[in-house]
This record gives sequence, structure tokens and C-alpha cells, in this order.
Amino acid sequence: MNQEWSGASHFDAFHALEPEKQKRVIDAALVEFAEKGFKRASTNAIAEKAQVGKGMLFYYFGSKLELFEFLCEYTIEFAKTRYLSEFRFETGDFLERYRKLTEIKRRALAEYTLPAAFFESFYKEGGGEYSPKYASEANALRAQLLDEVYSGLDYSLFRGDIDGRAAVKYIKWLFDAYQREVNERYNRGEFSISDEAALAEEWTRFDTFCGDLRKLFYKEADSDVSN
Amino acid sequence: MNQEWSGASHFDAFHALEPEKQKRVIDAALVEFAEKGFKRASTNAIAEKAQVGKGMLFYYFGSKLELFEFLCEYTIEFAKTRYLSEFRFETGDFLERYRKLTEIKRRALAEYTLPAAFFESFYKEGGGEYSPKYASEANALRAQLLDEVYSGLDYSLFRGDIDGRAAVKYIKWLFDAYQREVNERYNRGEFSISDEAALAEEWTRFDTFCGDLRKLFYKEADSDVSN
DNA sequence: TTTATATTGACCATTATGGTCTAACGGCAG
DNA sequence: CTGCCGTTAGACCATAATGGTCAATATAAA
Repeated sequence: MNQEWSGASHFDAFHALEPEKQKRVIDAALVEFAEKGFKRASTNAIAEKAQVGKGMLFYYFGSKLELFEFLCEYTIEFAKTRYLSEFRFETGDFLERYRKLTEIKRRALAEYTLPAAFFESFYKEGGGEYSPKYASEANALRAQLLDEVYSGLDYSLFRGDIDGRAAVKYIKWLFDAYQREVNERYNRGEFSISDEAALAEEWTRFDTFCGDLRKLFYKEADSDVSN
Repeated sequence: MNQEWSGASHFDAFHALEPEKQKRVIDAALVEFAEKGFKRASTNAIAEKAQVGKGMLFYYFGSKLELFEFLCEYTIEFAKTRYLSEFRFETGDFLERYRKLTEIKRRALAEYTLPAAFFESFYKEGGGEYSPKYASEANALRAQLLDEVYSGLDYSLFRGDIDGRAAVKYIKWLFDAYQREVNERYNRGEFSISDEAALAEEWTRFDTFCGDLRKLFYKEADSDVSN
């Protein structure tokens, strides 16, 4: 007897699972794919990490690729609703924009990290090769995001002796490096989200950092320079 | 320098090969290990990339691990003789040091890239786990290198309104990001080593970059510093 | 030719992969 | 209790790739 091929995966039923189990599966898969990219990722590892039988993955998703595409949809949806929605900058001050962006990220750190890592990996490793369907959508979203941050900047705020576009680039480099440093500290367990005091210290650290950038790249606030 | 390890691997004989074939093997192995780390690296891929029978690798080196350790020794030796030897800074000016460091790297770009990538990968991926023998030596070398760059800095050169250690960190971040950008341009084939004009442009680009950093982080200097 | 060294790629045991499938579990209806 | 059925786990399978071996050569020297 031949069976139907298409009706194999109980995709919808997945959402009826206990949310905690759903989350375990999703998180494990996000991590695995983010770390290794589509091809090198192992469904065995995902099942193990999620503490779930491997059969379950294929029961719900049908195949590795379909699981991957489910995550694409999930992260894109996440980025749109939880991230891009807060993304309306009224100021032309680049530093202020990036500062606010970092704040948004940080506030949702716990839930944000994994989808963001997956999204980033999708872009860097060639995730789009395996799922062209989502490649364009992910790119569009990325572009929209970049546009929101980089368009309509007020270059007159920067000090006059350095090219404005260069200044923007430098500031971005510094922010990214700063973020990396924080992540490293976080991964080494030097502070945790639950520790109020340590978290507050992180924020003042961030404030001095932003202050430094302002001192470095901007015109002096009180005394206007005549060029 | 070379001692007898076992009757099995004709380790010494490797150096008697045509240099061009040696180089093919070494380069292919450096690339493979640098890209994938020890475990994920494939001897098959190395042999193929070097256009050499797989048996040859094991004939000369005995095992994957011994090949790996040969490369460790090779790169460490390379770093010592071709790199660290030029590494005596008499100035306490951090920017000047990093600038010179970049110059050294760039001048030996062709021969430098592969060993450097291997060395970096050895540190980032856990190469030391597989070859503890060389882990300590590599770390020592790395430490020596960092010490040479970071010890005895003259913080009084920096502008007064930003912490000196922070300034050093920011400058390092910017240099690294700049390097990454250049590498990306290079890998995208936007310029080649043989193209004199493009290369010269790269150097003036680098000069403006250094100039920017000086403007950003240093006290206003009316007198030129020359070395 | 004989001898010694180089060199290859088919071959082997092992491991890991994505995917399948059987057997069992647990709640529920009758 | 007995069937039923959506779930679930993990043994299982064909396949591919791994590090490593080895008999068969090619090369060159004596």
C-alpha cells in the first residue's frame, strides 16, 4: 500500500504542545542552526539538546529543511513584532539611534539573543541557499532595519575635522565591538540578568561609553565652533 | 632540529621534497585546519587541495595529529623569525605601535596570511586540546606579542577627558574593525597585491584612518613627532 | 637488473548523518 | 475492561565521510 507523501508532518499540532516543550525544541534548534549553519547542523543534536526523541522532530516538521524554514518564519515574525515595531527614530543623531537600538536589544536580551543569532547566521552562512523562499524576506527585513538606522542622519552634529560618513562608520565599529565585549562577559558568567546590581553597573558602563563617543566624535555642546 | 620519532613516518624526508610540492601541502593543510579546526578538518580535503595522494600525507607525517603538530611548529617558528623579530617598539605611542604592526603584517601579506590564520584558529578553536604540547608555547608567544604592544604605554599623549585605558581599547577596536574591512575588500577581489595603484590607494586610506584616530584620541599637537 | 625509496588510490573499519518505523504510552469513549 | 488514536522514543537503515592501511606501482639509483 502506498501512503500519502504530503500529509506526513503534523505541523499545526506542534503549537498545541505544552509551551515549555515547544520552547525547548525551538531554542535547541535555533542554537544548533545558528552555531553550525543549515548543512552542518545535526537533528540528532537538536533532539538531544531539547531532551526529546528524534522521531518527534520529524513527526512535527517532516524534515530538517522544514524545521529550518519554520525557524526562519519564527525569527522573521519575531523581528517584526518585537523589534522593528519599536524602531521609529525621530532624531538624526546617529549616536542616539544606536544607543536606543542597544537599549531595545538589551531590554529583551533573554528572548532576543537566540533569534538574533539565528538571523545573523542565516545571513552570514548561506542559509538562503537552502531556503531561497526566506532569503529575500530576510534580506528585505535587514535592509529595512539598516535604512531605519542610517537614513536621514544629521552629519552636522559631528566635529568638523573628520568626514561624517567615516565618523558614522567608526561609531558603528565601536558599538559593535562594545557589544561583543559585553556578550563575552555575559557568556563567561561575569554577570547575570537576575543580578540587579551588576545589571545597573552594566548600564552605567554603557553610559560612560556613550559619553566617551559623544566627546570623541561630536562638536562641543556648549561652545559652538564657527565652521 | 629534527629528531627521529618513529620508523613509520618519514618526517625528515619531507624537507627533501621539491619546495614547490612542500609548499602546496603546507598551504593546503594550513588553510584546511584554519578554516575548520583540528577535528573537523579533513585529510582527504588536504590531499585533494594539495594535489597529492592521501597516502603521501601519512607516509610523511604518520597521522593527522602529527601533521597538525608539524604545522604548529612551523607557524610558531614563522612567527618568531618573520614577525616577532621586527617587534621592538621604542615609542610609548600606542597608535604608532599599532600602525607599525599593521605595516609589518601588510608588507608580508602573502606569506603571512596563512600562518596567521592558522595561529588565530589554533587559539580560538581549541587547538590546544589536541596538542597541549604546543598550546603553552603558542600562548606564551601570544602573551609576548601582546606585552610588546601594550606594556609601557605613554597615556599622557591622549586627550585628558577620556580614560587612557579606555582610549587604548577603543583604538584597538577601531584598528581591528578596519583590518576586517580591508580583508573583506581583499577577499571580494576589490584590489590585488600586484596592482600597484590600488595598493597605494589602500595605503593613503590607511593614512587618513590613522590621522583620524590621532585627531580623535590625542591631545592637539602643534609639533610633529617623527621617528 | 636489482634495490630502495616515493607515491598513489582503492580499500577498511568506524562514525555520524537524515530519515523511517515499530512498539509502546496515556487519555478517552464505549 | 477493550479499542482507539494522537504522541513519543529510540532502535534501525542506507548512505556518506572519516582517519588510516596497504598492495601495487612509479622513479631513480647502483
